[in-house]
Amino acid sequence: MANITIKDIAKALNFSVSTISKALNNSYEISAETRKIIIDYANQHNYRPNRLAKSLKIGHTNSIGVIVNSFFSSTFLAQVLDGIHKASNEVGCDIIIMQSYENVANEKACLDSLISKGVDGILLSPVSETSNSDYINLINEKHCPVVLFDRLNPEIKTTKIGVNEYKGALEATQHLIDINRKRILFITGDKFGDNNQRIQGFKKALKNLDIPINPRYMVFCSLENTDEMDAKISNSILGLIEQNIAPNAIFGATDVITTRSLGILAKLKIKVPDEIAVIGFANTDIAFSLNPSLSAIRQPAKDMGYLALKKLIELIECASNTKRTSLYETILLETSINIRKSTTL
Amino acid sequence: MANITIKDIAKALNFSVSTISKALNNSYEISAETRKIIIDYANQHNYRPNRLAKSLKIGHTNSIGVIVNSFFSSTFLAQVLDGIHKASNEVGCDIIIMQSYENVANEKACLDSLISKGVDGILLSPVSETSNSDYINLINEKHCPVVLFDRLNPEIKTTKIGVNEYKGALEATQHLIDINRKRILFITGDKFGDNNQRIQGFKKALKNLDIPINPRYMVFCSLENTDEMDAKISNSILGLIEQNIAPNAIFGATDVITTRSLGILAKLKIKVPDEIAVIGFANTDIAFSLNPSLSAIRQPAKDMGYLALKKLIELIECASNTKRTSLYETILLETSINIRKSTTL
DNA sequence: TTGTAAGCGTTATCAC
DNA sequence: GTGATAACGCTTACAA
Repeated sequence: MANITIKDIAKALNFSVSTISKALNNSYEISAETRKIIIDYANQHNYRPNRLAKSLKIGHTNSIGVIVNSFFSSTFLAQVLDGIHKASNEVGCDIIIMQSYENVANEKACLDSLISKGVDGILLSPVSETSNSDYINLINEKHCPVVLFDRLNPEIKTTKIGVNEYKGALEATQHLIDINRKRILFITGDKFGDNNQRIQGFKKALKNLDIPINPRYMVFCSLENTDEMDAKISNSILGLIEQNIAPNAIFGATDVITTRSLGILAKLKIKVPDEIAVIGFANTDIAFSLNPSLSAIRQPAKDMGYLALKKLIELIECASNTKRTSLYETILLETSINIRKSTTL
Repeated sequence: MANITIKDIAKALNFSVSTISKALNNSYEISAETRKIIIDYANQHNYRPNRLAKSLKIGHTNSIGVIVNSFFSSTFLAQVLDGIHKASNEVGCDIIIMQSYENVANEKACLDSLISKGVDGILLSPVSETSNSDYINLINEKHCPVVLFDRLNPEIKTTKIGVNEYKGALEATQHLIDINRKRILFITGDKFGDNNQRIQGFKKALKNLDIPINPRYMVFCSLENTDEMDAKISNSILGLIEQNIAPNAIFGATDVITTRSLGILAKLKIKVPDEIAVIGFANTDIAFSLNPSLSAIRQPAKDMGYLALKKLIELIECASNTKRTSLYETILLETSINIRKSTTL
């Protein structure tokens, strides 16, 4: 079960432990000849340095921790992780992914676990926009840099990489108005705060044109349970139709909401886009495969992950704490809008 | 930057290091009184045990490594990872996920990296069905248990958890024949071997009813590049139509193939299922949202991940190597078939 | 009930 | 150019 160690090599080759260590680390102190002997032996016997021991000694692990809600929940997060992974390959560090499952206590446990493992830095998409703020600030100051991504807790003083959701939502809504669809059903999650930027962007677009905001056109549905979500969406639409104020467009605030809305409309035999146009935030490649193909606001998920890790590395490499705080910045990446058939009249 | 250590607590509280250690581990040797003092102090000062040091000492890490192709590629893998995660929560171990990106050298690097980190066991979905076989056998014998999932390399002697793809494909094909669709276009990846169980199952269903296997109805397309994939699928269909041997059904061998086929048919204005029925392997929840909703063979992805980890833990906990080999088993989980509108006439 | 000391596999300082 | 040795933070006999 045991791996071969430096000590084993030393014994076998009749060198001292320190000679082996230096040779394996290509130290200039060791002659080319003995270095070769040692390295050959190591390769032949599948020597793999024990990183626990190494990290314990040198004081860092060359690994960074990533905490997300749950990466099984959406292709969006998968793309963010892809970007993180790409950056980690470039800088040559490992990543350890943990999931908070939208739970504040879990989030704290993840943080502790990562610190116990000695990560050099942490990439965090917080559970909520105010969770564990003090604790995270403490960690960032005393232990290792923490960089926030996607969800940007304003109480945390550090570098944050997010998306300009406000502008994305505004543009999408504007697009619907442009094609003369003004009775827009806005569907979002029931746990988003009211200052959510997607809601704000939506409202702003209406306000710009003095279109009144009708609360009956705002629906807040469960994000965890798709059955509940479907029921809520379906009932909202049917209810409005009954009252003779049927919407002629739907704006979905998330990936799942948007794609499922399309499925529900098909089931209800409501024609898209003829009767109801559909647009929404969606990072899935499947937007293309849907029928009709789905117009969508795409978030630069991969870029976000990539940038977040790069910025974290900068903070890690910046030795002095005082200088570090001057590096803190908040970056909002721009979304892009893809017009497809679901909003093409 | 530094965490508080046992030594710090010892100094502050005027106890010895070992007393602190024992108290923190709830040893019966320590009086309730001093234990309380120590634990309170530790909590107040956010003491977090250094797991590097602990693991180095005790010889195991309570963590297991997982190597997959690339979990961004499909919801299938995300579901497998979800199952692994669920099981890891139950047994109380951490998981470290690595990606081989379908590359044999990468796979070896992942294995080495995991062993360097001292994982207690490895869960592996091999790059190909013959990659690194000797090396993996060596690791499994000398270092830590390796359990295979999804892709089952026959050359590796260990526990393997897979899916009965053969039966799944057979049933799906049978279903198409049952609805009287016998000109079935089988679309699969160009890198699957010929003894791939999905192909075999498909062929067997035809054979059972003496339906000849027409090679023009077998298309092998790129899985990496969706543009190439789309072109290949599109051209195949159009070519057959031109020759007046248009298929009246499509069987897609993967998630992506199946959903994209639906998109392509919509684009070509070919009616589904009226002109061409569609079924395929697909683990995406979006099957429901598609229009028409997609009939699919679903693999028990989450169960597979869950079971794989549980079996790995069994192997880890089985101390003696000789007894361990007697635990090796190969489990093939059954698929389920969901008939939806894309094959409902 | 508490303390001493050795050792896990490295690296790094210093001596030879 | 090579070798002793201490130290990283922890656990664990064994001693007191």
